[in-house]
Formats: sequence, C-alpha cells, structure tokens
Amino acid sequence: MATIKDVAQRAGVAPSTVSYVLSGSRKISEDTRIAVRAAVEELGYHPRASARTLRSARSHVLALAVPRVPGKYRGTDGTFAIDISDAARGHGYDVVLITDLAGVAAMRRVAGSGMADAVVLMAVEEHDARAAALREMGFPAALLGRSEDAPGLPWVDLDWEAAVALALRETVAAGHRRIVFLSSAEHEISARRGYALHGLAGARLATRESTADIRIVPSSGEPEKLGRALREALAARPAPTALVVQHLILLPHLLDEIAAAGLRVPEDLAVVLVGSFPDDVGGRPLPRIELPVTEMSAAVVRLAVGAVGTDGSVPSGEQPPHRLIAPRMATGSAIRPPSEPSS
Amino acid sequence: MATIKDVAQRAGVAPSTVSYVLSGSRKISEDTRIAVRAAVEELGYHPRASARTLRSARSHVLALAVPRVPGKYRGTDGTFAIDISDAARGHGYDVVLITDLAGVAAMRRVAGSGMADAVVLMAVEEHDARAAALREMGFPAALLGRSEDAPGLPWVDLDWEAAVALALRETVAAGHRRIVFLSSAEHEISARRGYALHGLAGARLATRESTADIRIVPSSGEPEKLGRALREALAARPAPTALVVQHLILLPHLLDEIAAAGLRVPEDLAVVLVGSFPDDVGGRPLPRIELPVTEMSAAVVRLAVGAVGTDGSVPSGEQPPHRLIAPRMATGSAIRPPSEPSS
DNA sequence: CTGTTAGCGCGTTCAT
DNA sequence: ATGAACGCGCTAACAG
Repeated sequence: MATIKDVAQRAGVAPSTVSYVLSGSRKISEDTRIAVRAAVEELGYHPRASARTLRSARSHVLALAVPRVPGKYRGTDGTFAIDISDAARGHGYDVVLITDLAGVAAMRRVAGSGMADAVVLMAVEEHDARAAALREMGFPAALLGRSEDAPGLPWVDLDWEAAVALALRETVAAGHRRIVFLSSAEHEISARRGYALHGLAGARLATRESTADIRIVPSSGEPEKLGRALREALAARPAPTALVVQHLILLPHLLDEIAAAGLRVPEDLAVVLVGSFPDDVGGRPLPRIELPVTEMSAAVVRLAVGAVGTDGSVPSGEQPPHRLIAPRMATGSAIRPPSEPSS
Repeated sequence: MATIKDVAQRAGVAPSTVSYVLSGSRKISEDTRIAVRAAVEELGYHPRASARTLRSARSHVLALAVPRVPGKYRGTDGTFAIDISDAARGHGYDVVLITDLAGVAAMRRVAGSGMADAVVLMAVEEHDARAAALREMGFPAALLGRSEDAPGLPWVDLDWEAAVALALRETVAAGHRRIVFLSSAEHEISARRGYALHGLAGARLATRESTADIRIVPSSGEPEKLGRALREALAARPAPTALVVQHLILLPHLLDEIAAAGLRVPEDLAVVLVGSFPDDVGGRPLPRIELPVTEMSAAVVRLAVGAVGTDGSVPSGEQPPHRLIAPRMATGSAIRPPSEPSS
C-alpha cells in the first residue's frame, strides 16, 4: 500500500510537499503540484485514515447511536441511518453504527477511543442515560427527536404539534365535521415521549380553533385494544367521516378493522396520516404528512458537525441550537370530502 | 484525555507493560497486572483507536456497502444494517455505512484509506462493479445475497428455490389443489436477480413434484399491471384457493385488490408469503417464510471477518466459502385449508 | 516564496 | 519488565 513517502519519491520531492499539495494549505508551484498529482494518480495513493486521525485528532466519523428496543420495527431506524450517512458524506464524514444495547458503555467507548468526532442520538427517550453521559463527558452530540430531558444538547424534530394541527385543519377544510384523531399509544403518552405529547397538544389546539367535532382517541400497542377503541369511536352516531392517525405502526391492522366494519376508504371514511414514512411503497396513497426523514437527517448532521471541536456544552441559560421542522401535507393527496353533507 | 503513558506512570511501570497487560499477549506478574488495571480504571483510560490501527494495520471496522437504488424502500436495507452491526460487535468489529452512489470510487476510498478491514456488500446486482473492484484490489469482502456474477467472493443467501418450493409444498399439504404463485416482478427476472431466478426454479420444482394445479404469474412493479395480472389469475375457473407471494413490496396493494374482488383472506383465499421481513409489525400474521435477516447477518459477518487478513482471493477452481440458508415456515402460521373440498 | 527537515500523535512489538 | 523503533501523515520551523 502506497504511503506519502512513495509518492514523494516518485515525484522527486519531500513528503511534506506532497502533504501540502494534497491539503492545499500552502501555495505550491504549478510544476511540482502537477508532478505530485501525477504520482498520486499513478500509485493510486490514498492517505491512511488512522495516521491522519492520530495526528489531527479528527476522525471525520460520526457515530450514530441507534436505539435497540426489542421487538420494535427496525426498518424505520435503518431508513434514518441511510439518510444520515448520505448527509454526513456531504460534509466529508462517515457514519459508524452504534447498536449496542449497553447504551452508556458504548458512548464511553466511542468518546474514549476517539473513533468518532460526534454522536448523533436517535429517538431519545426521556431520561436518556446516553445523552446524560455524553454531556457529562463533554462529547459533541446532536439529538434526532426532541428531548425535554436532555437539555443543552442540539436537537432536530418535526413539529408534531403543528403537524397534527395541520392535518386536522385540512380535514376540516375538506368539509369534515366529525373527526376522530387517533393519537399515539397510551404507553407512549405516559412515557412522555415528545412526539406523543406534542401531537396531543396539536389536537387540542385544532379542537379549540374549530367548531368541528374532533374526538381524541388514544391508540394502543396491542392490536385488540386498538381495534376495540377504534370500533367504539366509529360507532358513534352521527358517524365520524374522517380519521386522522398519528400512531402508524399498526396501520394495516387499522385499515383491516375499518374494512371489517364495512367502511370503504375514503368513500365512507377519509383516513389522514401524520408522520408516515416516505418511500413506504405498497401502502395506499393516503393523504398524509410525511416524516421529513431526509430533511431531519440533513439537519441533525449539520448540528453534529457543527458541534465537533466544541465541548458540546452551551452557556447555561442559553438555548442549544435546534431545528423544528414545519409539517406539510404530501403532494398529490387531497383529503376526500364527506359523502353526505354533514349537519 | 488519558494516554498509555499516563496509565504507566500512575501504575509505576513502562508503557509497553501496560500494553501487554491490556492485550494479554504476554504473561505479566499478578501484582503489576492489578496495579495496571487499577490505573486504567481510575483514569478511565481507553486506547486511541487511530493509534492502535496505525500500528497494527487492523481497524476492527467492517464497511457495509448499501445499495442506493433511487425510490427503493430503504427500510429493508436498514434492518440488515442494524443486524449486521450487532453481529459485528460480537466479533469486536464496528460497522461504517457506505452509502455513496459512486460505488467503485467509494470502494477505492475504503480500501485505500484503511478505514475498514473488510467490506460487506449488500444486495449485489448482476455485474456489480463494486464487487469486481474489490476483487481486483484484493480487498476482503463478503456478499449478502448470492451473485452469479461475482465469482470467487464469499456469499450468504436464503435458499430461494427451496423456500418457494417449501411454501408451495405446504400449501398443497394443507389441501389446496389450485394455487397461484406470484413470482418476482418481470424486471427483476429479466435483470437476472438471483432471488427471482431461484424462486422461479423452486416453483417449477414444486409444480413437477405435485399434481396440484400451480399457476406461475409474474408480478410487476407497477400497481396497475400487478392488479390486472392478479385479477386475471383469480378469475380462472375453477377458482384458485391459495396465493403464494414472493413479490412483497406491493403486498398491501395486493390485499386491497383481493378484498376488492370480494374475497376474504384466508376464508376464500389462503395467502402465503415467501421472504417477508420479520418484525414488520402491523401486517396481518399471514402464513409465511421469513427472510432470516439475523441469521444472514451473522453469517455474512462471519465470512467477512474470516476474510480479514487474506487478500480476499480463493484458489481458482475452488469454491469460495458460502452459506445457503434453509427456509422454514414461520411458527404459528398454519395455512388454512380450502373451504370447499376441491376436486 | 517554495521546498525541506524534524518532531509529534499513541499504542504495539522486538530485542535487550 | 523495559527502552526504543516503528507505523504514517501533519505542520511548525527553517533553508534556499
């Protein structure tokens, strides 16, 4: 494997000259620059990452801490991982996956070994021990998903409150007067997950704003319970004409229940999704607000890269940098008005 | 940040002694070992990855080359990424994501920079330029998904032929006599994708073995075309009682079509899946053969780690190491027999 | 100004 | 159990 010395020899210059040519951190005469570039090309030289990192104390690597909730669908995390990797490359960074169940120990390993310059924490839970550990170590980090309990760390999130409010507002605007909002699952709410709480807030906001009858129904992680709650909500008379759903994991099950109740979508019941995954091919093209995965990924990478070289802390009393992404309805997915004019 | 010298000083020994204690590659007296360990603990020492890698020429990192087919659902790749990362950690490796669209250039970067010890290539296409480049560079690699066109590289795959044959056999065993097999999409077949061809072979095998009427219908990536093909197949008389599906991307759409045709699943039509993703919560618990993601991930990591330190080549004429994983029906998903006894 | 020399960063490993 | 060389690239100081 070629080293900088080989290149120098071939180009008839000193190793340092090669380095300067490559980094561009100093003016080098046209001739030697060309000679060096030629030698690099011919030898297929590539600087050794470890040597560069050792010297510069910069690995140009971002660690992505993926939560490992057993039984949780891993596809969503993976989608973010890929988009984050893409975004990172745009800043000259690579991404290593940290999937250890041993959260805090893994963070110590990352920080201690210098294998990465910053950490991106996905789907932060309340009281996230990893976030606390990183703060304590003064290691640069950024959060994907807001966390009220990890203060002082930069974060990115979809504005769930605005998203739910927007979905409901649009549903009302389409003419619906009796709407069911299926919120996050009860356990998510009691665990005080950011998206769950903010989503509820959005629903309340929309309810206050509008004269339409908006009924908030908490979802459930258990298909049976969810089915019961849904059937009950749909059985109300006069019947609701639209269903706005934030809890999407069990969506197929949900649609089955609706079909089993003899309702057609969207003729009998308009279904509107909040926070659905893009590119989730195979689903029907329901009207929806998609989770802006690419935008969130780009933003969180920007924050993480921006934190590199700092000690990750923010002057107390000041807001850490953050980005709350405004929701928007996916294009090409109009909400169907109710079939029979409502009261 | 603590270095090995700090630890040595605190323990009252030489740096090399600390190194030997940590690596265990040499016998060290009980006392000093304890002293060193204590110093490590107190200082929270962690060896600098870059220094270690520079000296030992081993990064203990696996590069995972993720294909970036625009518009393709990225969740599946992500699921593999996470499982591969888990498996790698079990071998003392970390995983860096390589999502560059520029395939070959990215492989050169990985090999040239020494940032990884081996590459895992996902979902290899025919004539994969990345695989060829790696072979040519003599860089260790392993393939996730068989590729007839990347000879000499270790690979792992589900035995798709056996999988489709098994699904059909079980469907027959449940009493079905008229079965439709919805194969991979036409474009996948003409692109000679391994899973598509082997799946077809399995269908032919089962057809030969059995006296049941098995009709092979190619799927399509376009929902309309798929719907037409399906409606036509289901309209045959006497009507088929079971549908075995390998092309799962449009499954929800498929089930919609079935429902629209007035058929209930599984009462009127048993639906059996081949190669579905595990943990894909929300889908109905249909009888199925799941893609053994975790098993495949573990196997491909083992192959990649095993190739580290070699030049990645296999004595010509010899088979590279590989693993063809036997399919099995997911537990708890019996295939429902046909309602009316078939002829 | 342009190019060279020398020392550094840190852990591993051989020879003493 | 230790001292010292080594892996490789970066960059401050220096020479031409």
